[in-house]
Amino acid sequence: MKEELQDLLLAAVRSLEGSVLPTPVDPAVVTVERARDAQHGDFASNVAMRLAKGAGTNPRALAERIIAALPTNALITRTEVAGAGFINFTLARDLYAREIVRVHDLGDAYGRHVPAMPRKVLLEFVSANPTGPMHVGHGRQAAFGDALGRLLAAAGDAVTREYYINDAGRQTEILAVSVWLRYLERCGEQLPFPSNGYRGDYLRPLGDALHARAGDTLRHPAATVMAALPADAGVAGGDKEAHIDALIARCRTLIGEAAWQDLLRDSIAAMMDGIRDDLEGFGVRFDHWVSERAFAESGAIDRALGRLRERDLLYMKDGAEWFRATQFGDDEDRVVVRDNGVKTYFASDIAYHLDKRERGYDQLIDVLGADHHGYVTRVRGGLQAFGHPGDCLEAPLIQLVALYRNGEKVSMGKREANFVTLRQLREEVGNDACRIFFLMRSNDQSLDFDLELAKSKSNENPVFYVQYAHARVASVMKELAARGFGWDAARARATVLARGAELLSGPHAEAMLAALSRYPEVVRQAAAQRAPHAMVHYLRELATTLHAFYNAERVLVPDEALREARIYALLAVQQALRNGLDILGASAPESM
RNA sequence: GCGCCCGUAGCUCAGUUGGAUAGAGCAUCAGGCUUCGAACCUGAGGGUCGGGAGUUCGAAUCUCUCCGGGCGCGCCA
Repeated sequence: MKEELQDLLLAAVRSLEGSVLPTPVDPAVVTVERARDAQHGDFASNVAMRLAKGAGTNPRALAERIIAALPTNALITRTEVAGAGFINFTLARDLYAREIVRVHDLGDAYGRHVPAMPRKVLLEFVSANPTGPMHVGHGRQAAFGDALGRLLAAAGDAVTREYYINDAGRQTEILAVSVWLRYLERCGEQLPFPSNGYRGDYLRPLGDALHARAGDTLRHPAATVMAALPADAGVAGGDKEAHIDALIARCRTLIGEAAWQDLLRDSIAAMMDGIRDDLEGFGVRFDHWVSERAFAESGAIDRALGRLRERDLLYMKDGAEWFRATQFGDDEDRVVVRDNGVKTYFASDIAYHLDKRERGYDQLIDVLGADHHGYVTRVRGGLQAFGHPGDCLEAPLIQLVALYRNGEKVSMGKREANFVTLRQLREEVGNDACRIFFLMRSNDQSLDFDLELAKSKSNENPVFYVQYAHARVASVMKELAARGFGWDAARARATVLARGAELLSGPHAEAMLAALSRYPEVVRQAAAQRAPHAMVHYLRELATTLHAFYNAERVLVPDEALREARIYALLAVQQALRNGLDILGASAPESM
């Protein structure tokens, strides 16, 4: 609807080029917007104000010229110059009736855009380290990434979802040694748990499982394990990093390299199984699971570093090898190979993002926690070093989540024993409420998640409000059958095409249909802005118009044509609600 | 100190590439069920858009500056 009008306006402006308008006009300035106030018609354009100065005329006069130049059409019933030079458009009422028919004809595809050449987008999100269960912060990233993926796909992008498994760093060794310590406890050894280890109870079952599998073969006396280790934090002169590194080394020598590798692999696999279960239970799916370890073993990181060396973008200093990140806008150069010969995480990320581009993706999107914001510039710099445009990588940052129960903040901490996992949250409030609460705020707004509100049934809870609207329509259909009325969708379609504007008149019907017709625009806009929360807000508005209509007008009236038209309209709104809820990853129940 | 995010109604937040009288929910107040789901609806009150300056036909939106809050600044991942 909006695009058709925009095309007409562009044709009008084009026809004035060379006469009234001096230079070729950038099509991007020829836009229409939904009128905020019904008095201003359906759409408004500020194009005359934007072009007046260049044309050496005043906006209102130019607006008149543009209106006069509009091609003849069946869309616009009225135009008006208003205010400083706005052009207001009132559209034919039967356009809205036709839009309902479009909704029915397209069904689940309503609102989907299908470009000739879809952009290939690689969407990476969550990528939580396999060192523990997913917590609520990962949950927000999962909800956002998944909804963004669905949104971009609806807007016409070819989206691939990828999870990067950080299975190659020091944190995996800390995980493995933590499991081993739980195993030793299971064997009956008594020893202090390192402050830098993963202390959560979730590792106890792994220790138990290891004991069931290996018996006492990996057991060593606590005194042997702890002999001559550097002091842990909390002790005078203690250093938690030195302590845990020594503990890892001790474990490796005591149990042997083969057993150590098994322990590493099994621990990571167990954590990843848990994460996969969480994501699946949350309704979040990935196309690719990329192992950092496998990626490194393929030699890709070394190849990328080699290519940087050829371009003279690496140099040696203080025994380490540095990337000239400052050439690409970073504050300082960054180390890629440490003086001990170990490559940094940054080195693997350069190579990994380069690999993404070389796999043929046009746009790379990394959904990151807000604490990673300092990282984006340097990874982008890495891409630019290989000649890729800096803006091919974007990184929506997800701000923190704080849980509240009865007005009190619930404390969280990853390595503490009592943190709130995504699973616990989902089990308490349900997937739908969980997802929509994560999505209802802009991603760069920190989120206060009110557990009581998420479970409540009130207007303040958008989940119930929107789902109720959907269920209400289903309920009308049940009542329709119960009262012995027939229903023939094809006949309703014909009725609406012939008499829709007349039958669906009145402020509530018109408001509802106007809101409905915005759905395709919302999909496009929300996708362009990477803003799933815009869909949440829109669905609430659409539901409001449905509830208002329902309260104002009786649906199951004796007049057959009127009854059919109203039902047909409600079903169309229901379809849009369903499509929108699907983009958010929430269900659209028939009854509640 | 530097960087990023945030500051809008009593509370929680929307606000489109800069547009017309800044919106929604909650809370408060006043109404609406013998009839399709009242988990709903109708109406009212409530604002120095953190302060100041600038850009222009026009600023919550862009620029600068100050104030307040959060996060990040490693040869960790």
